[in-house]
Amino acid sequence: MVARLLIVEDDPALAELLVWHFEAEGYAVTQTSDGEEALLLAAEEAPDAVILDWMIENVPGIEVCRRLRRAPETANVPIIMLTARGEEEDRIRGLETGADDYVTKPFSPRELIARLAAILRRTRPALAGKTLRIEDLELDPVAHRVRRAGQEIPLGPTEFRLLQHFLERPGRVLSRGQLVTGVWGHDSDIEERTVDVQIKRLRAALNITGGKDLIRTVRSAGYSLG
Amino acid sequence: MVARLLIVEDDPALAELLVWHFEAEGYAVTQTSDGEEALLLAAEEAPDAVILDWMIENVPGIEVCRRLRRAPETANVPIIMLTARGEEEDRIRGLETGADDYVTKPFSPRELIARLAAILRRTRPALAGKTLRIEDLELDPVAHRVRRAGQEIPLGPTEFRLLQHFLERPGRVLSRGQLVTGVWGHDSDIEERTVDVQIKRLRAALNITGGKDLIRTVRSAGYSLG
DNA sequence: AACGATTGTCACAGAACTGTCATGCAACCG
DNA sequence: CGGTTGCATGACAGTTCTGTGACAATCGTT
Repeated sequence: MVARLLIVEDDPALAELLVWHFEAEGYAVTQTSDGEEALLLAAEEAPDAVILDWMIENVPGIEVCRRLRRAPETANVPIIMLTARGEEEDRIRGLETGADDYVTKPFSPRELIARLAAILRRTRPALAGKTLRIEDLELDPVAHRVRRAGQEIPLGPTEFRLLQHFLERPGRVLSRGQLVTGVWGHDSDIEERTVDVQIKRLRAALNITGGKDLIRTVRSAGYSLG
Repeated sequence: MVARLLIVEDDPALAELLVWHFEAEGYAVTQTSDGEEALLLAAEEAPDAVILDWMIENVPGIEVCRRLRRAPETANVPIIMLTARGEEEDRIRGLETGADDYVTKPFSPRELIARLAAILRRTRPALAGKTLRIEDLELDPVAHRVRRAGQEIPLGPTEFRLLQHFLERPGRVLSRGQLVTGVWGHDSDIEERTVDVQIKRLRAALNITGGKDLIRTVRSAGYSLG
């Protein structure tokens, strides 16, 4: 699941710079320089966040912000406003109009990215990079949910911990001993063969949708995911 | 509904200024100049937000931020960091450590207030009197009413607080311990099993209309809404 | 003080989960 | 190819965890 971003920026050079940076961060970016078009795009595409310059064509940024907040389908989208004007009154007005953050030019793209990430952590925890993925499998540690190809997969507590352990170490072969200490705990007196059984159960659960086996058995060494 | 604020600020003059301004805005303010004490206060009082100076006694602000994020009791509290250092690297580091905003001195108190309000709009919509919704369920924090599919549902005080707590954290799995501190208060000596019983009562109340169960049990972890 | 509503705790039943074992198959080795 | 080692699987009994009804204590009102 990729976060979609709408950038509303008038200045071609800055727009290009922003698009480049955010795409490099893995965002799916749409860009426009026009306020009216921004409203249409926001309603159609339902982006996960909007970067909005104060000075743009047709409609002032603050008015776009206000209208986004008023329309039910966009009322909750996070908005970061950009401006060349450093006036305190403007910043406060922007924030009070419903912007989530207000960044003054010149700014560092990395800081803007960090600020967006901070906001997405709140509004879309699943998009903030906490979700663990491999191929069509995703695990959300906050919601305690696992999906394969979009379909929810119910897992028991041990299966869940085991899968999370693997997803945090993708591609790496883990011995049964490592898995016992990592998943069951240092002080557990579990038979190493028990790992086999949990692996089997996890495999069965992950394959109810019919996909290929994601867990690789490495003979006389252990198991790995992917 | 009054928002509680923890201000962690070393400089007496600035601390006094901030306390004055935020109390004038209607916040219930606690203030300390010490990092260790800040962590204790945050755990005990469960404030709705923390204003955290980078340079404070005993523990650097960034370390306080990190520890707040790590402890389950305070992992979710919004944090605004303050600093005299305008370095881009610091700002990015602060935001990536888990701060929600990062304000450089000198700043205007009004802007800080506006930034805090912007964050609280996201994290505690109920404080602003905004109706909380999920699917066909809505909770009006002002009128203290809950409806499901338009029909009013009578709830006891504890059930109401529990539901509001869930609605402010949709989808998130909350452990019984987190629920006890969040709903009953840090100083309550409630059995964790009691949570089960209130969950059952809340479920029964929400399902009188016959809809599906909105509360999900996550075995060995806790409960979540949606 | 009396009353009903609300709440915390407990005991118990049922459900879900887990570790272990026996067995059979597959991979490896000379 | 026969022997050996390692892994997968199904069964199962024990354990852990959750849902529920009952009940007494507490709270808030009248």
